[in-house]
Formats: sequence, structure tokens, C-alpha cells
Amino acid sequence: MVNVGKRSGRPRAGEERLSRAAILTAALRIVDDEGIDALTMRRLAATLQVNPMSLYHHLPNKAAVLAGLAELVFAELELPDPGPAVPWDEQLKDAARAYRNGLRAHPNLALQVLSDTSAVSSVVVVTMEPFYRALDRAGLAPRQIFEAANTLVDFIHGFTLGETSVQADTFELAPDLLARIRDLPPEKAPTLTRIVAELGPQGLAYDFDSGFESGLCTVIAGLAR
Amino acid sequence: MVNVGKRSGRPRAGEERLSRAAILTAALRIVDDEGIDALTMRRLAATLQVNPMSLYHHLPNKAAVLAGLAELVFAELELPDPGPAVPWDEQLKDAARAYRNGLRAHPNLALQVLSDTSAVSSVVVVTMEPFYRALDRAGLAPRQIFEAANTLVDFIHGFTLGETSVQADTFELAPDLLARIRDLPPEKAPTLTRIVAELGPQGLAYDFDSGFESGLCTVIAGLAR
DNA sequence: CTCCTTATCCATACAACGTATGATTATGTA
DNA sequence: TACATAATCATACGTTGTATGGATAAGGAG
Repeated sequence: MVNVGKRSGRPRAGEERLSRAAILTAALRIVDDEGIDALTMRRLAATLQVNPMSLYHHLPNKAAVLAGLAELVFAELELPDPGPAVPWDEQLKDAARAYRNGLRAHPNLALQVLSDTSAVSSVVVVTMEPFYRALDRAGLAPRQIFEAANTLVDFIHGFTLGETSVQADTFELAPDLLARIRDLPPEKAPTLTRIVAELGPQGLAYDFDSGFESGLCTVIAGLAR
Repeated sequence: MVNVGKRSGRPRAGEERLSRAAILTAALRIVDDEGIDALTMRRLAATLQVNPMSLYHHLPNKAAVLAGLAELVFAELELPDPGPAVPWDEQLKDAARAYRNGLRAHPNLALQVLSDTSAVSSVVVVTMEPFYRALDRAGLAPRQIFEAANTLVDFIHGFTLGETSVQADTFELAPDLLARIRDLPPEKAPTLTRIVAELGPQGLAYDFDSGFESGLCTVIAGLAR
């Protein structure tokens, strides 16, 4: 077919519109603004004012776009490493908090980041350096350092997975669920029933920030043993 | 259009082919055998020898199928609750192991189960009873019981997320990644570089089973403080 | 028994998706 | 100037989820 009227073909020297980085940046904005399902190759091309097929010159397929996004989120992650001024457990906590915040910065992408091992393996190990350093200063052997870091990271992953699945800052048990717990035969879950009764409805409200701090203290206390 | 030759319309009394449960069972088999991407409404209908649109009489859309699968996996999860014969921390460990194994039973579905909060909220709290009971016996206050259980569960979720993203039982750093670590300027990640050098290539091999036990001991030690 | 409502299943159709294929046009090098 | 190459675009194909509405039998009402 003949091209009539519209621009086509290779762009002139100064006006290179497309690049891997530009595509990923646009994709990240779409995902942040409208969620992961809003990211389609056509939609992405439209925001770049480009034909959908042009994207495939810079990225092999959509999976590569998603992997690139995961990599991008990880790349902009920066864990603090204050040096030996602060004790090792405080350093570990600060790094953990920064890690969590970095993942929360793009909540719509958290699931992708957490499940994309390939992107993780390549950048993640270097990013984790502050974890390793803190644990090294705690006196752990090399093997233990990796195991300890993995345990801490697994906790953060699980926690972030949970909190990014909910949009609010606090998580309350849905009222109907609460009623169902109250109504179910106590012999099915006696401890749960008793605890719910003791705490009352508003005693069950769950704040993610304090929940994270609590878990963090627990894990690090376990590492310190 | 007229129906000629093929069976159609409402089935006779004894031969109800479709039901929510039957659909979900078939869907679970597909996902287990061929992965989550193989599950399409058409494919699902084909294995049930039914028209794709028939499924929509029992489930509103595909998301409901996936949520149903998550619920199903959770429902068949059974955590042991041996009573006060064993100490609380052993009970907690056994429950945690059973939880992990239950999630691993359908690895292709793990991501769906872990991210589907709605399915989780409804069934999960009752399923967690053994966790609550063990922590209750450990002497924790009601509020602490929930926080402790959440921390443990978050660790398991993060761990399972990691291990289901890899198909093997052990995880080795890809050789090229290992080389990249060795080649990168040591000032970027000195601790990592040193540890990798000390351990050597095969010292880095990571066994998921022992990794889980290690993390489990750490978390529970933290809880015991 | 007959009539009618309703539950269940089917046929068709549509918009949106990822992307294979090949044409089109400018760039950089020979 | 001729040409290989890089970057873009136009078209098209197969698949997906599902909206719409027609067909058939079950089950209750008269």
C-alpha cells in the first residue's frame, strides 16, 4: 500500500521519537495512572503517537515491556547505607523500610516486580548490598548472611504483596466477614472467635505501617539470636 | 438461528453437566497441567464439552473463575492442630510447613492465590486458626497474636512467591550473573563481592527446603522474644 | 393434561488484543 | 551516487472475553 499524507518511514536525524527508555517511561506512567490492565501495546503506542508495530523495533514483545518495567522499578530503588555510625540492626531496618517504600512507589507494578525473577536476579543482588553489609557487621558467616537476607526480603515481599493488594492504608475486616466469624460454630475456630470477641470490632483495625514495624522487629530479633 | 442436529437447550434432569464446582475442578486441572495462560474460557468449555457461553450461567466472568480457583486452593488447605501435646513453637512450625506445602500443591496458581485478597479474606481467617492457637498458647495478647500471625504468614507468602517463580528445587545464580558480580567494580558492592569470592560458585547454591526451615526458625525465634 | 415461567445451554457476533509480514522512507557508508 | 541498514508504518490474522438473543426442557399452576 502507498503512504499518502501521513508521516512514515525512518524519522529524520534530530527527531528520534522512540527508544527503549522512552517506551518504558511511557509504559510506567500508564501503569501508575491507570493500572496494569490499561497497558496494551496499542495504548502505549498511542501515547507515544506512534504506530503499535514501531514498539517492536525496540522491544521484542509485551513480556519484555513488563520485565523492563520491573527492572526500572528496581533500578530506581536506593537502599541507604549510612556506614558504621549506626548499629547494624538499625541499618537493617532502614534498608528494609526503604525497600518497602520503593516497592510501594509503584503499587500497580508490585505484583509484576515481585514475580518477575529474571529482572530481579540481574539487578537485585547488587541492590541488596546494604542488607549484606549490615548482616556482615552483625558478625554472621557468609552463608548465614545470604539466608538472613533472604528471610528478611521474603518477609518484605509477602508484606508488600498484601498491602498492595489493598488500596487503603488500613485494613479492616469486612463487616460481613466479622459477622460470619461471630456466627460460626465456636468449635471450628475457638481461638479466633475468642480473640475477636475480646478485641471488639475496632480493635481489629490493622494499620500497615505499624504492622510492618512490628514484623520487622520480629524478624530482626530472630536474626539477632 | 435454528438448532439442527446438535444437542442444545436445557439438559434433561439426570444429566446436568455443568455446575460451578465442575467448572472450577476442570479449570484447576487445566492450570495444574498446562499453566495459568492455558486457561481460557473457550478451552475450559471444550474440556467440559460445552459451549463457551454456558460457563457464564454459573460464573459471571473469567475473574470469578480465577477467584474461585484461589478459594478452592485455600479450601483444601488443612493446617495440623495437634493440641497441647507438642510445644507451641513446634506446632507453629508444622502449621507453617503445611501452609507452604498447600500453596506449593498448585504452583501455577500461587501467584493468583497470593494476590487475590477477596478470596483470602473470606476463608483465610478460619484456616489460620492453628496459628492463632499456637500463639495463644505461647502467651501472647490478642493484639500480638494477630500481628505475629501476619508476620509469619507474610514470610511464607514471600518465600512461596519466590520458589514458585522458579521451577527447580534449588536456585543457582545464573553463571553470567555470577560473572557480572565478579567483574563489577568492588566499590559498588564490596560485601557482596567478598562473600561471593569466599563461598565460591557451588557454595552459592540455594536449597528451597533448607532455606524455608532457616527462615522459619528465624521468624519464630523472633516471636519468642 | 396444558400452559407458562424459568433454568440451562447454544450460535453468532464484536471489539480489543498481541504480533507476523512486508512496504516505506531516511541515514550512514562505500 | 548507489546501496545496505535502521526505523517507522499499514494491513491482516488468529485468539481472547463476553454481549445479545434464540432454543430446549424442567417444573409448577390451572
